[in-house]
Amino acid sequence: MEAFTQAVIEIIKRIPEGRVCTYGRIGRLAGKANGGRQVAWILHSSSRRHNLPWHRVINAQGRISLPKLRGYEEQKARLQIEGIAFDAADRIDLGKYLWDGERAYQRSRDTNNEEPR
DNA sequence: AATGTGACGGACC
DNA sequence: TGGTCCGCCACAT
Repeated sequence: MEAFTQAVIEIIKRIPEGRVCTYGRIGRLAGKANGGRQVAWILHSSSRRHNLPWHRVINAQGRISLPKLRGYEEQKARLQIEGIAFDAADRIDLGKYLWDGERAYQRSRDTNNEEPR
């Protein structure tokens, strides 16, 4: 397996319950500036086998990218169960739920505060 | 080698 | 808010 793919998997595993991350951000954290499409492809082709919280990955517009009747409903349900809210247009407030891997790391280094909500 | 295709993203209008 | 366009990237034909 490629290093990038491995990194992507590890990062997705670290997304906390009740939070989400975007394809593009995951790609950057894994070391590729424009790896969004590749991140999506990795999930599309083999994610379920890695036991990943795949439902916590959404697009930069704060929306679920999965087509309706092809996973959309399931992903939305899983997120709602974790307490994530959708607005009238089925969008998620990234300012509130986005998990920033880097900031989370820094904060846990100096203080022992919990993740913001 | 050339072209098509996505669970993408950002810029623009 | 929404729609289009174009750049990106790896994989499939």
